[in-house]
Amino acid sequence: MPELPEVETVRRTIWPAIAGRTISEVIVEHPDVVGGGLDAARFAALLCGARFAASRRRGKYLVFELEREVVPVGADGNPCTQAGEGASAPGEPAALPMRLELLVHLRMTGKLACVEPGCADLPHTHLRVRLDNGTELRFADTRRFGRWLILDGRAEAPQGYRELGAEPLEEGFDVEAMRGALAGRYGKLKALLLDQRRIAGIGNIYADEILHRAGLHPERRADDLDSGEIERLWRSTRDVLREAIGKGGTTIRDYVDGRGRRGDFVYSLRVYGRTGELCVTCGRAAVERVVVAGRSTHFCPACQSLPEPAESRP
DNA sequence: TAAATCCTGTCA
DNA sequence: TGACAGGATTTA
Repeated sequence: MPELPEVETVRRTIWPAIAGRTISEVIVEHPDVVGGGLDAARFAALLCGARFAASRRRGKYLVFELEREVVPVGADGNPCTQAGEGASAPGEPAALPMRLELLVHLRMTGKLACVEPGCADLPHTHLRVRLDNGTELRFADTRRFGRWLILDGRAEAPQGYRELGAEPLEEGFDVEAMRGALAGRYGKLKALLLDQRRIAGIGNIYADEILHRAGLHPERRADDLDSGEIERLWRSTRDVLREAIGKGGTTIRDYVDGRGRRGDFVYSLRVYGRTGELCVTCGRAAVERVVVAGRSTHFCPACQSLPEPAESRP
């Protein structure tokens, strides 16, 4: 569900309620959501007493920077860090300022909400973070694909996070960066846009919308674009993502932001979910749905024509 | 490069 | 009842 614009919207709507707050209690209802090989008890112990110092977004990950005064000691007397990974040497002072990063990935159906303590739970609430003012940050996730991970400077970040590609809305992401992302790729454009190692944050909805706005067929070969096409793809990528953030993301079914609001970019979608409808851009053809890279893919055969293979050209 | 996998819910 | 859903990883 949540792609870059939704994750950014969640971050912006959650952060004012948690910025500077200290975590007083962490309740893990379903241990599946804790990733990185950390058990629920250590996960909770690491977070308790930590303060939300900063937030940012990387691809579809929410990143919270936390500060805490001391290394917590678990019931077994050991510092609560990644199991077996470089725990404090004997005699090493355990009370040092400590910086942590909390990564949250919402995957398909994850939701974050900041609520007052008595507020009714959303269904499938798996994690609760109580803050020093009583507010609760809650995580609900129907399909339970979402994950919370802690990076404490010793544990290595998960591969998917380490290998994230360019941030498409950063200033440095210029036409040349888009050209670089495409270079040497024999696969299809749709697959490339979904590849988080090339460009981070684009998912199935925005991939389709970006390609439609650029007038490029999802099955075009990625290394086969001319300069004008690369520029169109670059511009569409930035425009679509920025507009979607401006409208609070896209709600097809489940997605809501940190305040429970739905995303209005759903009304701006031109091809996603419009199979069989006349293309709103050209009015000349009906939107088609095919499967590309294993994902349902929507496009207008008139706006996004596929060049004929060379051997069949006259 | 594709398929299977992790889950649950919804819709035809 | 089966197909499908906005994601990512692992396996073939």
